[in-house]
Amino acid sequence: MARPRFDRFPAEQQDAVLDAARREFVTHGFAAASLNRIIQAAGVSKGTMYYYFDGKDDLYADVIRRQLEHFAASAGALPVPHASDADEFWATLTEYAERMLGLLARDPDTAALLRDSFAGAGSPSPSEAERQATQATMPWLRETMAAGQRIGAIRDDLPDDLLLAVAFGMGRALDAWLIARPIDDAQLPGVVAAVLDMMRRALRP
Amino acid sequence: MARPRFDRFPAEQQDAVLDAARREFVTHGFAAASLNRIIQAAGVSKGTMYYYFDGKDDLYADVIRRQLEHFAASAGALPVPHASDADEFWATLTEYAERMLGLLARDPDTAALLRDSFAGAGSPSPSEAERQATQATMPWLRETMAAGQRIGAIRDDLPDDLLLAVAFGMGRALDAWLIARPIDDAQLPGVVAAVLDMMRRALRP
DNA sequence: CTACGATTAGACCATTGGTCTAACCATCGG
DNA sequence: CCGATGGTTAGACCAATGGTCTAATCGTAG
Repeated sequence: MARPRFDRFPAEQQDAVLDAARREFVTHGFAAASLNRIIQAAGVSKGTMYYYFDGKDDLYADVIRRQLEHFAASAGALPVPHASDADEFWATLTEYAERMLGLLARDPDTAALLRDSFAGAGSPSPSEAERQATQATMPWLRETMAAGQRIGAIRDDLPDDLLLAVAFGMGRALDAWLIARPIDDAQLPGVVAAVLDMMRRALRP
Repeated sequence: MARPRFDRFPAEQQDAVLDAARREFVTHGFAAASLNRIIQAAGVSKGTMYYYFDGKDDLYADVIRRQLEHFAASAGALPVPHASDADEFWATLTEYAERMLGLLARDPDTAALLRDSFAGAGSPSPSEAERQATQATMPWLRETMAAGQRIGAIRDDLPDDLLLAVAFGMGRALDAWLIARPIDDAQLPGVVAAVLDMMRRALRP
């Protein structure tokens, strides 16, 4: 994450750096992004860049963090469902998924960044950016699953981690499928509902 | 893939290059692997390397291809299940999955390579290596799914691609979970069976 | 006014994947 | 046996990369 002193960097230049970085990471992904190009586009010297950030990874992690915050804000509150039966529980989750995927479809920058940062998921040593993204989601997921188990919507005969991983894998599959085959708004709910129903079947007690 | 003339390269040096490349890709992954280190370790000049391979990507794709062949050979024949009922169908698939995961656990080099080459799956422009790996598996998966549908073990009310993606996502989740939490041979079948059962529930008509 | 700490610019570094040229060497035609 | 041809090789070279370092600049406190 950016050094604390970055806060004292003139706001205008903060934006210049962060905007340039976001554009570069969005269009090239982390691996192919060029720090030199970012520096040039931001109109900032290399010394300055390294004075405020630890390096490319650090800058990337910061961009991801900000983008996650931005996305979370635009998504609004997604309270852990406190449903009383499985139907209601899964209906809520399906609605959530539809909303998120709709937002991602309408916010390609965020989508590209998040997908890029999740691409290396499962690597032996997750990047700071990936850690950010995971840590922002995991507690919510855990609580939601616990809630589902409490009302008997989700099985509890298997390790939580395994259930979570499987559900997560299905979610990623849905996302990947939607990217590969852009679909119009009318069809989206159907596909989302179908996959969420598969999730429900897989996780049912 | 390696240039055809690579066949005429002295076998000893072929091995030197391929071994060095495999070691490098296994220990660092594609992105962090250094072609210069490979060249040095193989005792071959840069000119020679580029005379036989198109570049880093090409060498990587070739290593992956060879590793896939090696793995396929060690796995033995995995015929598309021609079961008569769903129980038999899924029992066969479960047995396959157990076998493959057991092999991967016992062959860390192959496992590391395949995981690395699949890491960027879903990228806009899949690497040649990923294309290799996908192309080697997809026909089998499609046929297996078709067979499952024929005997009523798998639903056919959704696009094949979507079902395949979801199943694949669950498979990857299983694999990732097993990496993160190394498990002894006694427990493996239980976990595999559990996930395959979840797959079955999700894909049941 | 001085001195000090924060800030900045950009030269510089090793390393990267990739290109290119000059030499080498075996084979073949004469 | 000579010379030319074409496959092969070594490694200098290139632009670009992420990262380091030093010297200068700036603002402010004493």
